Amino acid sequence: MDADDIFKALSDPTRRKLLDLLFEKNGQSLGELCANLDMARQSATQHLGILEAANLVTSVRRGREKLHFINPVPIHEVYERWVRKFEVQRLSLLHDLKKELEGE
Amino acid sequence: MDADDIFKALSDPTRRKLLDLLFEKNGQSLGELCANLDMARQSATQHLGILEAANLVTSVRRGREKLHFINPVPIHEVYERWVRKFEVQRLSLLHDLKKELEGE
DNA sequence: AAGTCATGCAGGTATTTACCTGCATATTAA
DNA sequence: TTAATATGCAGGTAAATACCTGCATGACTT
Repeated sequence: MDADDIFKALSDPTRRKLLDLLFEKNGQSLGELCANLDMARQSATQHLGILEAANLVTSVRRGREKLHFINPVPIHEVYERWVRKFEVQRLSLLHDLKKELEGE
Repeated sequence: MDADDIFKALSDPTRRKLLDLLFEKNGQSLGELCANLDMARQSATQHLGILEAANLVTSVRRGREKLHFINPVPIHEVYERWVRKFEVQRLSLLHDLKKELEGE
């Protein structure tokens, strides 16, 4: 997994909105997604390309349409590497700070 | 929470390394962190500023040093909003794609 | 008080990013 | 086959980003 690509992809509100749109209805076409975005189609294409490069979205061509599907695997990997690790020590880390603020 | 700030902060390898360094040893000073980074101190300062703006790191001044602490709360919020949601439907989404690829 | 050490602030540059317009291609419909 | 529809590709620009250098400030040490 490339954490850089995944986090960069998630760091834009338009791309997170695209994921939310696909979450509501998976398999939407480019045009369908564009209708909800308030920007030129080409811009949306670019955003979807970034999501695909990060492997967060997979697309399939059907006739003249391109259908888009969420791939939840990279998000799971991000969770394993970046979230769970911090979750475990959540309380003890806060405890470190508290101690420091209290003057050792 | 500002998802934009949090994801942008996490989207840079230097900043993720800073979090890893703080995870290993919480409460390090700027100079201490710099020693592990291979870039000018000013650049590291900037990265730490971004982590602080995203509330992923909190700093405390002690004498002439600035000590840095991980704040795990925003990561937890990201998990709640962006990861858990996708985790739940992980299998069913894969199922959608499989069906589509098989031609409905 | 003078010197050293840790950090802050101002600004400058090259690259990346997020938009756009315009034109080309490929598929379905009439 | 002609028209309409859905998407792809080639650029172009303004803003954001990730670095840097140089100088200033503030805190311990002697």
